[in-house]
Amino acid sequence: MTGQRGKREPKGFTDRELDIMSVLWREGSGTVTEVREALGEEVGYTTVLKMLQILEEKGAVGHEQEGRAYRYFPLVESVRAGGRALTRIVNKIFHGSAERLLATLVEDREFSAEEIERMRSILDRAERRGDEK
Amino acid sequence: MTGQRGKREPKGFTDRELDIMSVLWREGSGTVTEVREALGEEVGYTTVLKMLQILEEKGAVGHEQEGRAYRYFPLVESVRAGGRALTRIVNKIFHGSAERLLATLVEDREFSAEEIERMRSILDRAERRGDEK
DNA sequence: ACACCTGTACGAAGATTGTCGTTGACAATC
DNA sequence: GATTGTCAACGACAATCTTCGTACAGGTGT
Repeated sequence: MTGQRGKREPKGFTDRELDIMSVLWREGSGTVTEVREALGEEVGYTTVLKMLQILEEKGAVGHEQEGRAYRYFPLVESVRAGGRALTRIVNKIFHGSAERLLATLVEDREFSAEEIERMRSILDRAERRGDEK
Repeated sequence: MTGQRGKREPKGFTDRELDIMSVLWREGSGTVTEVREALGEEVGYTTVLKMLQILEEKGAVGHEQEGRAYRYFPLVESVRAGGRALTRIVNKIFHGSAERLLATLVEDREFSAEEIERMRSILDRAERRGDEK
C-alpha cells in the first residue's frame, strides 16, 4: 500500500499496447482499420478498438472524427516513451551503466561503417555538451 | 486465437518482477528475506515469495535449500534479458534504429570523459568485429 | 423502405500480476 | 513439552490486460 497509484505517471506500455503505439508513431496516425491492417490483421477489429480506447483513457493517444470513423494519433512522443523505457532498463538490468547497455546493444547487431560513424558523432555531441557546462 | 502463445518464449518482465530480478542479478542470489530487505521492505514477505515462485514457474529463477530457507538465484542472465528488452525497444519505439536509441540514451544523461571514451571503444570494437567478417 | 456495410460502444470472460492472510512445518529456547 | 520465531505453501482478492461477442447508429444501394 505504498500508494504510488496516481495515474499521473505515464508508466510503461504493455506488449500489445506497444504494438499499437508503434504503428501510430510510425504512421503518424491511423483509424482502427488502418492500425489493424498494419498489425497484419492478427487481432480482431474490436480488440484494436478496445486497446485504442484504453490508450486514450490513459492519455497516450487522442482521436478526431474523420468522416464516419475516428482517426487516432499519439499524444506521447516516442522519444519520451523510449527514454523512460531505457531508464528502466539501465537501472534495473544494467545497474545504471549506460556503457554496458551500449555494449549489449551492439553485441548482437551488425552495423555499417556509416552507422558507426554517426554513433560516434552522437557521443562527440554528448561530450561537447558536457564540456560547455 | 493466433495461438502463437507458446510459453517457450521468455517474454519480458513486469515491473515488480524486474525489481526482484534486479536484486538477484546484482547480489547473485538471495533468500526471500534478503530480497525483501534489498527492496527496502516496502512489500510483504509473502508477496516477494509469491513473485519468486512465479518467476521460478517461468524458468527465470531457481532455488536450492539453504538451512531452513530457500536461496533463489537467476537462471536467465541479465545481459540476455537486457538484449531482449533492447531489441523490443529498438523495434517498437525507435523503428529499428540503434542510432536513435543511442541518441535518446545520451540525451538526458551526463557522462564523464572516461565514460565517453569507453563507449567509443565499444563502437571501435563493433567496427573491427564487422571488418573481420 | 429494407437489407447491408462500416464503425463505435458496452460489457464480459479468461489470464496474469501483485498483494496478502492464514496455516503448518520445523527448530531453538525456556 | 510449551512457546516463539522463521519460512514455505496455499488460496483469496482486486486490478489489469487482452480478447471478443453483441448491440447500436448512420449511410448506401436497390
